[in-house]
Amino acid sequence: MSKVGIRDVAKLAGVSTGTVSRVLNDHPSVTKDVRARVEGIIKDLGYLPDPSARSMRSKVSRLIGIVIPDLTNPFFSELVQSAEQAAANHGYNIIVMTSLDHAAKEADRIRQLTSRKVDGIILVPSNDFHTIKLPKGLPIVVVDRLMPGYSGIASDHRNGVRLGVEHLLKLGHRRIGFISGPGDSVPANDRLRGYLDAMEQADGTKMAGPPLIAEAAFDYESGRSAGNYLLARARNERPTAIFASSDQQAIGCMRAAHDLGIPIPAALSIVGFDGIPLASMTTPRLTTVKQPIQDVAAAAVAVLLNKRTAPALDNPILFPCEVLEGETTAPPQPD
Amino acid sequence: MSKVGIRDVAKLAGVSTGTVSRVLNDHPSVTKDVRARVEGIIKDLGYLPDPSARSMRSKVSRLIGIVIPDLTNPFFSELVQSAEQAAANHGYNIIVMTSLDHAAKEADRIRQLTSRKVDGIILVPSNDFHTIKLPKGLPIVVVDRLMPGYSGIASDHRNGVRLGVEHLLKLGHRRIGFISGPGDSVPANDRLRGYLDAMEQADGTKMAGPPLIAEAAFDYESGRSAGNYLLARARNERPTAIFASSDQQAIGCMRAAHDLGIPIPAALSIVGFDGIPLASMTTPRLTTVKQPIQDVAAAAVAVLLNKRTAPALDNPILFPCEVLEGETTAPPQPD
DNA sequence: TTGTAGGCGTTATCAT
DNA sequence: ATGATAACGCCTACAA
Repeated sequence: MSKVGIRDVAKLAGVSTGTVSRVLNDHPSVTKDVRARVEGIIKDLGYLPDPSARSMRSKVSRLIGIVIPDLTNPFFSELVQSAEQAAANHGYNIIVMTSLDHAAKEADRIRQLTSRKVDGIILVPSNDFHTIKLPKGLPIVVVDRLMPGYSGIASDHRNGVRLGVEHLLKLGHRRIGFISGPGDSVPANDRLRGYLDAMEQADGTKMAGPPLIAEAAFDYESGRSAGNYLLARARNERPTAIFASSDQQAIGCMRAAHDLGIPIPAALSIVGFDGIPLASMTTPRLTTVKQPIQDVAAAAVAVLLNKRTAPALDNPILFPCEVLEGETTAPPQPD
Repeated sequence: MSKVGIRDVAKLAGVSTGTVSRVLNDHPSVTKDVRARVEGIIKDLGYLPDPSARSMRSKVSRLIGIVIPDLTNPFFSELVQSAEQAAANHGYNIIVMTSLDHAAKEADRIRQLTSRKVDGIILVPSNDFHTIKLPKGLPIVVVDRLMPGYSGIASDHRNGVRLGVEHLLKLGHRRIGFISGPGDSVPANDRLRGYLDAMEQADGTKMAGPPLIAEAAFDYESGRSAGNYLLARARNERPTAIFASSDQQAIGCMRAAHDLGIPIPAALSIVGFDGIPLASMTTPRLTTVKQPIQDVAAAAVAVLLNKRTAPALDNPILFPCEVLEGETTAPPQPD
């Protein structure tokens, strides 16, 4: 029951270690019966190839690194979970690392992964990412927060937001507020453009009045104060609906409305973005635009495993979002 | 700029590869200046030791596996994140795996980790865990859902719940309902005992009337129906406060109360358990018992790295919980 | 304290 | 299609 190696298998199967190795690696040139015999012995002996030895020789670690800003964020944790499942299906494992949105830590983590000789990295860049550079020669796929110069995969934020805003427009809303993400965030700007797309196509949007866009971080508290800002006005100037760039913002905004005594959805419709589980746990349930996180994760893994061709540098793979109707949206009340 | 190895360093530093290796591994018997010189060269050359070669020879992978039921659960994602930070501080990295609470998948993942030769495993067993066996010889620390026969680390659920219930008792509540976790879950039973501890110590708890305990899964929907069950009674038989075994249950219960027109905290106090970020995002903010997840994670890592002695098999390390007062608790109304 | 050399378990090259 | 054998890059006795 001590360490059983490839030679033990070879000896018992009456073949050479080379053949066993070929069986292990699905090399085509192995007879069916030899393969069967060897596989039998492998199972009998409970032989497990040593990944270190393997990787030392073959330069393949079957390890994928994933670096995200914050695992506590449900969006990212779902991303990691999906990636883990996808990778495991191909015999790959995932090393997770969190940068805590700290560029220095992020750089350090990427360095660690490089020296670990992972076969590829899935990266969600921290917000002040521009300060670091990525090692060339190691496949990296940037996810969600796309960056020029790297292969990127994400959901189609812009179009997703457009869908959500159009949902509000169809209900009859015209004064639709928008809580934007941080101005230096790529996806935040994509989402903002989606809002503008929808509003420009609609009628009656060029009215006067106070601005309908508030910039905020993606978190709950920021959403709340942005909501306060947008809602603290005379009723006929106040938006009848608000689209928030994240579910957490939307929930913060719900809280703000609640504190101001504005009933949802009677006097205010709210739509969030992300589709995290939390969205269905609010009272009332949040209407939101769901990102296809699983698709994104699976595609990222597929690219790194060469099961799918990498996207061109400035032509990311985008997956469509979908409106998930909850209970926070209704036709507007007359002024 | 091609692959720089230990010999390149050795040559440039004018020493042997053995010495370089010793420098790399902080071996004590290396002169200060030799060490300095070698380290200089290492930095100059940007030399990074090959972890595969290293681990093949030394049998140490500097890798820790962590297997949890579900990364989407905020409790577990915080656990993983904390573990990652703790491990990184010691030059270790984390391989995450999710069992999706599926025993077969869990067994498979543990097998993968074993063959990866990780230096240790942090395991949160899936609920039907008893069906699989753990490999001996590999350090494993069981976290949160303790199991007899393995070193365990967790927060002190029983005492934590007691604190939470005592908080309600101090406010004057006597009819305190309890939403329990699944009956086959170890922590669920610990929590239940904490509730019983507190209630037995209090006065006036042995009244007649319908049962005050409802068993449910830990999730939102289960909490909601358990809440409905406990609250669908005449006002003077209905609990004036409910302690839920998880924050998600508590939030589901809030929803149930809301649907029944029972104001919180005026007519019903609610306390949750876990202290996930979500708890502070509800309206009103949930009062909850916070688990010291970071402490648990750090301790688990420390045990695996031999920075701390492992707990005895049936004497787990427990960390104390803490009541986080929100806005869902108030003195009871008179009947 | 430092150098030398063997071998860790596998894969890849070259024959056969 | 299979076998023999030399690396892969490093650690660790052992020797000096």
